[in-house]
Amino acid sequence: MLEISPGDLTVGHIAARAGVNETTIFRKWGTKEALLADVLMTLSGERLVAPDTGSLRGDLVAVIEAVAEFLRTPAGYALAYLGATAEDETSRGLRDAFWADRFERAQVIFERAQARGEIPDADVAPLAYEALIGTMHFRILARRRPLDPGIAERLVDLVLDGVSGLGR
Amino acid sequence: MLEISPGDLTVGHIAARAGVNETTIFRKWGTKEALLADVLMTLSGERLVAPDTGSLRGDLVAVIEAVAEFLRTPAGYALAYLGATAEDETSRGLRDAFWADRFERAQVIFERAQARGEIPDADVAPLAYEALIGTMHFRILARRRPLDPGIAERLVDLVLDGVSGLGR
DNA sequence: CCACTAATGCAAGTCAAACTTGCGTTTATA
DNA sequence: TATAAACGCAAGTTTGACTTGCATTAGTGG
Repeated sequence: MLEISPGDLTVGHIAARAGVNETTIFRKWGTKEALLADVLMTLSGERLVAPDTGSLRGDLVAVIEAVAEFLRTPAGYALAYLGATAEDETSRGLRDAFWADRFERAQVIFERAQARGEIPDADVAPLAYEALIGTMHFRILARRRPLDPGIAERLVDLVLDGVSGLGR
Repeated sequence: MLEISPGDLTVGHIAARAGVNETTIFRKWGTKEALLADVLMTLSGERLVAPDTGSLRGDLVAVIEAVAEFLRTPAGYALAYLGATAEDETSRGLRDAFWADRFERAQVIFERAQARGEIPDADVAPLAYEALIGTMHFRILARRRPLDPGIAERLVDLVLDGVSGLGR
């Protein structure tokens, strides 16, 4: 499943693979974590989008599916792993900014849904989005299990309709 | 919030605090991760229980609240952190066994609810439980934010009734 | 009380990986 | 073409996981 293991993320390896000297990396970023944070923030910023499909379910499935796809890649896994382990100031700042941005985008989706009359209140957005994203992060970080193909849809349905709603 | 930082978890510190020599620890557990896994598995095993309150919501709130309380302690945070970072074989085995046990207990809760006629199908148990637990782990691991007091109830309500159900 | 064994303390050392420093060389750019 | 910034290279520092050899202590059966 995971083509990359955290233990492989040494600055030496990264430098070698980049065809560059280790010293250069430290001069440019200062710490290993700052480098990873920088690279991965850029990466994830390019990938994840928030489309307007016309329905809350459609929007959420699109976003969550995109996140799931990203988390299945080595870079995506590394980003999640980094978020959970980076301790330095730079990483902390990037992490906060990153999540602030994500939750803002999620809020927009829910507010559109409220405007359409799909949901009574967009205030659930933070918790709902956190449940969607958090479950997937938990799956790969804490449980170390792969994200199965249907997880995005199943999660969205769960969060939208609830346990009792699913069997109807 | 966090009274313990992962950087403080050196074997030297642990040994000193235990009033024991570092060598002794390595002789007994072999690796740092094996020690932590052992200690924390014991710890968490003692704490988390699955009561029978008579309703699915009651059961879930009790369990999730207990988990939330545990995750708010340094040991609980360390357990979550360890689960996400430990790489050795021993830790992997303990981790798998740990989650298998938790998901089994969750399954029981949902099956009781199905037997009572509260839900049509207990098959949602794994995903529902994962959403509940995963959201909290995500909160403290990836976002590094505290678990607010009402989170257990709010999460359970979300997972039981869904986004649209909450506003009713 | 004695002998034997297993656990512990202690000192020294290995090893890996992050990070630093000094210096010479390349590269870019005005 | 001159000059400053960026890079390569070699050497070294530091820290923390983990090992080893040896002496000492503690527990246990006779």
